[in-house]
Amino acid sequence: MPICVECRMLWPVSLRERKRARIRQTLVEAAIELFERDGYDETTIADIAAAADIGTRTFFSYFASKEELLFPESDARVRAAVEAIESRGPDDGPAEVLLRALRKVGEDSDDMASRLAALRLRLVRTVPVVRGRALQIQLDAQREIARNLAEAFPEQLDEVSAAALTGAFIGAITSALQVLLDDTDKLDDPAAVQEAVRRATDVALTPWLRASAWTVEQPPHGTA
Amino acid sequence: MPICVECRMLWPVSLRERKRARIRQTLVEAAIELFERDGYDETTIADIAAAADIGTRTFFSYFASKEELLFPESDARVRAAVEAIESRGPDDGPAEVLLRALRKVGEDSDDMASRLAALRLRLVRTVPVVRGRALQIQLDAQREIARNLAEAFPEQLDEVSAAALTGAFIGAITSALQVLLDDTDKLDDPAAVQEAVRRATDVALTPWLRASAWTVEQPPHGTA
DNA sequence: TGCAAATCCGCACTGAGTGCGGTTATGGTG
DNA sequence: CACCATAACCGCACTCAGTGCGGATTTGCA
Repeated sequence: MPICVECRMLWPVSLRERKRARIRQTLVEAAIELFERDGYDETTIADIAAAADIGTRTFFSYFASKEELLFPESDARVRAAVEAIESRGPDDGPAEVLLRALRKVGEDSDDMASRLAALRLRLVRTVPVVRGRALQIQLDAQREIARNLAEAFPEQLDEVSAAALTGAFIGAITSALQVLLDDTDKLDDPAAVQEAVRRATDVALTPWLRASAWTVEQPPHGTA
Repeated sequence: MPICVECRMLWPVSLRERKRARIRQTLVEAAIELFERDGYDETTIADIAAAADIGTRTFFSYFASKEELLFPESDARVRAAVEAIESRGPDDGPAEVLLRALRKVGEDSDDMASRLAALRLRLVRTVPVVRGRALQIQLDAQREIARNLAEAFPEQLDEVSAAALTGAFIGAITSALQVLLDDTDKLDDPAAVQEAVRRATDVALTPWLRASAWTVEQPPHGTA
């Protein structure tokens, strides 16, 4: 085993692990700094490694590529979503649980995380390779969430319909969000982004909420 | 202008354009051959260029990267989808039009196209960079389709809800399809793939079809 | 026929990423 | 504390992707 791939210890105990986690963090922060100052393409891995005081070769034992630096906490977010699914209330349906899980994904843990999130939002729109990686990660997360959703509702959802439901939710939200964040360049205004996320979620969910309300009441109007 | 980026002439008229289209085609075929024989990662761009009798440098004036070879007709498919939207019947709603447009996207034009489609299906699952590119292309297509859908239904859909609707459809279908094609390795059986696409579409569409049936009749049951 | 533009492509370069192997640091054990 | 197995570090050399430059060649058109 050549160095733990993601260093996933919650509390790194040994000196080795603490040191490792610290260097990892330093790398991310150095990268953010350099990306913001010089631009993504203009920053080389050698630059980042030098800024974090490690050898260029060693960089690759922390992150497989430059993009990876932008998604250091991605699987922690997936884990949070999965936990949200597992801790569902007794009366919740699949749609409610899924929605709450997705809200978890968007939460930033600290200042550095939201600074990173803002930077990432810009880079996803401008750097193809970053966008590709983001989509990839989203798809993986989607799968994991769908799998757990199917487990949480064994009578109502099989694997396939859980995947379809999850794909529809996330697809609708991200797709709407993309349009909303395309209109103006409010990427630097966290409140505006937050508002766009809310609106995207609302728009995306309207048909589903109606569908889940079916057994309860007839909706008042019929336009889409 | 350094060579037309995608060589988008429908009928290349001049000798220059015909030659160009022919070389482009040759490159794709050579690449398919080599990918199937030696594997994707094992095939270098230099190999492909040599097999097509052009210089390595020249390759990059036909395709920006190795992945691009696997998606040579991607925007022709988008165009077909857009045309399907534009030629909608007078009684069709957004969901019906969108569905028919998406069916267009899956159609292969000739034998080489479906051979490529099969290869691509396998590579998308095994080579990260190919998957990333596929996702990227899908997202772009999604945008274009959503834009045209909004134009086709100006009273019923704004930009945002058109994007949400499109994202939900495509997200649900691809997500379900991914699970269906994951179970067994039926990737080499075109009929099985076709069947999986059909099932994925069915599963993904069930809630929407119910929703669009709203104004007409009450559905018989209420489970998801 | 001749000219302007498009194309081809060799060369040199940068940067990503990998394998190898020697060196150093760490954690656990006696 | 000494010792050792192992994990981590990282320099070196390498392959390959991708780009800019510039000269040679081909094509379209008048």
